[in-house]
Amino acid sequence: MAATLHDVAAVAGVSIKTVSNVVNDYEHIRPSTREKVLKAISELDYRPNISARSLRSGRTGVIGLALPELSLSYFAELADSVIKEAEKRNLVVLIEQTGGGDRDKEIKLLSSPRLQLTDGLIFSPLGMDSSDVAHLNVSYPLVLLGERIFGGPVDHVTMKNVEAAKAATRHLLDRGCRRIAVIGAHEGELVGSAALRVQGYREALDAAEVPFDESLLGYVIEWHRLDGARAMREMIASGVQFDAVFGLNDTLALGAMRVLQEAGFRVPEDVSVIGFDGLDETRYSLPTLSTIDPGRDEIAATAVRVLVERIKARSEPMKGEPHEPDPFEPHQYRAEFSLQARESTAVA
Amino acid sequence: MAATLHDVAAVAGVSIKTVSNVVNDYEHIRPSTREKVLKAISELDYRPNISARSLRSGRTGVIGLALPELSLSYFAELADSVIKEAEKRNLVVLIEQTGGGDRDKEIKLLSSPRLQLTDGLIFSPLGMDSSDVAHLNVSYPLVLLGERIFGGPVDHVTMKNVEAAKAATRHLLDRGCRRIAVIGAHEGELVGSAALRVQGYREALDAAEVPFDESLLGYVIEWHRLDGARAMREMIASGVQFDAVFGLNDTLALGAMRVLQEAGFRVPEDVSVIGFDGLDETRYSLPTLSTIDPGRDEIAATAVRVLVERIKARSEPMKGEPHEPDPFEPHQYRAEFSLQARESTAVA
DNA sequence: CCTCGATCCTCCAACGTTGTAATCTCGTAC
DNA sequence: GTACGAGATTACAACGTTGGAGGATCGAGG
Repeated sequence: MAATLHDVAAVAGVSIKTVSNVVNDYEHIRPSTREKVLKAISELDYRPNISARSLRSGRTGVIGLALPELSLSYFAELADSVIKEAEKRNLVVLIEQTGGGDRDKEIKLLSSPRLQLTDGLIFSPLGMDSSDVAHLNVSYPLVLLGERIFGGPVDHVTMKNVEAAKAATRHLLDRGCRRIAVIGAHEGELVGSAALRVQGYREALDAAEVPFDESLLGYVIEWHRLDGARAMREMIASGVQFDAVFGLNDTLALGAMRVLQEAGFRVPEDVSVIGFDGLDETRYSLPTLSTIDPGRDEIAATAVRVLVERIKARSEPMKGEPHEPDPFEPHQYRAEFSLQARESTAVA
Repeated sequence: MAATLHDVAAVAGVSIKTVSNVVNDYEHIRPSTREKVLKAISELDYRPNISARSLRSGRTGVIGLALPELSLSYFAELADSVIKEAEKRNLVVLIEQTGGGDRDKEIKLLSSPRLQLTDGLIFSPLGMDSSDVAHLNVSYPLVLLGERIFGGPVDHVTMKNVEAAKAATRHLLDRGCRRIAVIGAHEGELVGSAALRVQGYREALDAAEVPFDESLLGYVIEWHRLDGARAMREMIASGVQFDAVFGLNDTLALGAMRVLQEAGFRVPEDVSVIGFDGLDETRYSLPTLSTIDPGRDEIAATAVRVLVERIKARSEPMKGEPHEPDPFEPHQYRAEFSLQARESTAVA
């Protein structure tokens, strides 16, 4: 059905390899020949067969992106960024969902044959932790996102969680808040975004010499709006006094803000609220939600760039000293964050 | 590096084809042989090379999903559903973003070599219209989503736009509203979700013998929150009287609701608001937003099912009368919708 | 003991592409 | 007029898999 190199070669009156050379922009081709071939190509509407190319050359032009769930806005916006970035490099993105923190599913994915036709993987785990670091020793290029695993044997693109959470907390302190509730802590967690952001929160308190109060931590299991709402409700019911809420992500903050307003608190007059993630929708809530933009576009751009470098490095003949098995050590990249002050933390 | 059929065959002491047969569940294999082979497979950690398989057999196990943008919540949730559905059938999903209604990009995508390693495509256009129907004559299985093109030469999964919009409007009428503003109409549009939903709106008005007032239509270009906010602001500024707002999608409705509250209208006491799409976040806005769930999961499930049937049909030997070139005519499927009544349309 | 059919397995040839190495074709220099 | 070499093209062999056709094996029946 579809035209092949053979057909094009026959029409153009050259060898099949010459056509291949034209398609691949080989430099030593007589202009007249190139023209003939290009004409035949468009005439037959020839398109290279990617399976065959991939079989022969080992490259597919597809990168994998594994993330928990697209229905979580943060990951949807991240995927959007990654796809746009990949498109600039003429790569196509295959998305795998690992579910909301399903450790086994994440580990299984890393060795799934489903990744076969992928040149490399950008992986954002939510369930694995540093004890699973060995699973990251895979045979394909891998770039890690997120805060679950540090010091692994792979490149890692992450955000400045501690610093950013500290900045968010300081923002509230600057506005005179002294009893800052945290919504979204994970009970007993030592790694991961929640732990890091709580750490930044505590550092900011310490720096301002504001005492830390355990009862201001609202625990949740997942980071959905519902969880934020529930934690906020519990905290209100517990009778703890607070004058600000730091949602460890925007979704939690929006859920919490909803409950606050329902309970009669005015935002920001009675309680200031800040989130984290820089979601688009924080611009349109009532009131608009102050938040931390963790540098999502930069994260996506860096992840794709690094992955592409790794993919290139593995197929190119090793330049320079060949005794180094891998020319680059795994590297950690940290995107810049920025604080978006909006109505939810405005001073009256 | 990676083990091939050859390696496995050598270890198991059988021919390469026998290994292939085991992998593909061929029935006539002696249990002892199968066991030997399986042992060798797990010993060598063999995984089939999908490129080679695809080159030989023509199937890749990948389906494409082309949609405008993942940062639009509706499409993110749709993608989530499609991926989950595909996973049940052991298929992997490759996502292409065509941008918010970029007609040329959509047309270009349909013949992009990027789809080469895809067995078929689920396509949700936003810029093309019925005049582009010819472009849908592609050589691969294609399932169309959305409301832009009807009567095309391909299977089409859609929602009951008119009926659902009519139900939403009737819901408002039932609550005593008589001046129902519409946010999100597209100027001069004849096809597409906006037109259909406006049609449903008018039908409901007619049925209730409520006069239609052109000045109650709020026009927008895109369906982002910002557009909903802007259109609402314009309508308020214009001085038109209204007692309800029908956002043609949830995002518009949320943007509009934000502006209403800012302007001092109470929802639902002064103005009732309803949206369309059944987004997760409508459950958590303040007030919670009434909406239409257009049956997204059903749409995703149907689209994947139909696509898989088409893919199967094209490779299987034609059963029965072979004079029919295509055993099925293109079919249109319409998912059931449901109305979710929430606080934004509650009666005082 | 031979035949026959069912079951099990193997051989061979593709699928469409690209890397390597070899060949051909010039224009240029002597 | 011949030799040279760079530029331009080609032949051939893979890449790992599966379809098809044919070969081996085995038990049962004659």
